Amino acid sequence: MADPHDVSSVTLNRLSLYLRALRQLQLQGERTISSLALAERYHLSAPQIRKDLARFGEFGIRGVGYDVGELAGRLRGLLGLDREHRLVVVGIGNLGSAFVRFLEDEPGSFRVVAAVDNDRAKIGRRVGSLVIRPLADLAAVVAESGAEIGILTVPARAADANYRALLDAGVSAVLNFAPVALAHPDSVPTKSVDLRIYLEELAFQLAAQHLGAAGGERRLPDGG
Amino acid sequence: MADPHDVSSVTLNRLSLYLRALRQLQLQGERTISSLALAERYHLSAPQIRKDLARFGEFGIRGVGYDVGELAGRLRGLLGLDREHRLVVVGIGNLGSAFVRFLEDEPGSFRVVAAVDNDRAKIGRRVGSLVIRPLADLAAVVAESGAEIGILTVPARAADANYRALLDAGVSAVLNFAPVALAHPDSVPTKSVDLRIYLEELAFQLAAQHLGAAGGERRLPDGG
DNA sequence: CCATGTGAACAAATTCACAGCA
DNA sequence: TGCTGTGAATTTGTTCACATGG
Repeated sequence: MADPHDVSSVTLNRLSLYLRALRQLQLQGERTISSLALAERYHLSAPQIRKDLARFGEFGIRGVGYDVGELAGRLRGLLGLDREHRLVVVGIGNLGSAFVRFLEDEPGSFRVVAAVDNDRAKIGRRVGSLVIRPLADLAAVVAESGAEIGILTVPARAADANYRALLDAGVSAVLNFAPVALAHPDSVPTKSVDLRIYLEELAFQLAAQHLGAAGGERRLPDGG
Repeated sequence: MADPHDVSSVTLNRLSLYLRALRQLQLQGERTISSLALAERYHLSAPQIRKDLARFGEFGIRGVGYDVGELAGRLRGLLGLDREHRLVVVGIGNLGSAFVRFLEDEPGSFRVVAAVDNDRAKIGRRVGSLVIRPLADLAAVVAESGAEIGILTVPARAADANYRALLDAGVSAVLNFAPVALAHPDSVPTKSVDLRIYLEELAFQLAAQHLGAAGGERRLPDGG
């Protein structure tokens, strides 16, 4: 076991995958599972599961496997999912409103507590159970609601300014869906996701496939 | 330069990032850019840009840099974005309808040509400019519309069956947003994206930060 | 026995440093 | 001179094989 700091993004994403799998196993009433069985059911790698888990402690029972409930609990704790995280969504367009409703349907450890937009037509309307507030009030909204994580779902041209507004308002982390490269301070974890890129990845693979692909293999695991 | 097959997912994603950056530079009227300038403006690594690009040909001019327009064109070609890709969206819930409208607003090389759902209440209604068709008609819908890529935005419990339905209907690639691990044939590129995982990554970093983080550093680049 | 946990071998990706060309 | 393109060095990540312990 190593110290739990500096975990790479890929490892972290695998831990989320393991947790997702374990929750399904729990629903199915499974009590224990071996790394091999877990790997087979969810198309993962057994040695990698063991390596990943062993990094954070000895969670398994030799000769048996892992206790499903206990391991799920450990992973929840590790990932910081054992408490509620409050989110503020900035930009209530297509993606922003989808995100609000999505998380209201299945909150898990994440709860959207505020929604803001700078469009006069939207302010005061509802998205899910929330009333949309003016972007100009962001700092007050964050302070009142106790929002900790900002979700940035605004057009590219507005992203930089709104990102800074989120930082100024005092959020501790940001998930950005705008297609821009944000310069972020070390103190505020910021993850950028560009949905278009996933489509482009598939487009490349279709192109490579079409171009014969004689000899060279395209090996791109589906990523979870 | 190596053959253009078997490119890793991360490399591919960086190419998309470069293309996105180049398009912005084009709009700003820039004619050429060096790897160093590109890296500085978009928080990337200059040697990595050169490595990535050199893998596919000699696109640059020594002593000068890269021609913005030409390089953008090359990358578009490489990624298979020089032709239109037709999409069918399966599951018109929050995320599905957001996706349809998002791509109608900014189509790029991707055009949504069909939307299906199995909810009687939704069938016949519109999402963007499309009329929602019954899931049962998927094969016919794909055949009529010429859809090439399936977008899976259904609840987890329906994902496996609907994924198979997409394969049976003859799509060539699938982008899956349902939180399940799909078993996919080598012949059909399939990319799974779980938005919740990004939130969990941030939750972990907040937890690690809170736990002192004395000594160990959390280094997780924001990923684009 | 059986499956975990792990050091050692291997593979992949990134960074470096500089040769080579405009 | 300045920046690309690239082999070599380094770092990071994955797989293997087996010693360890329930």
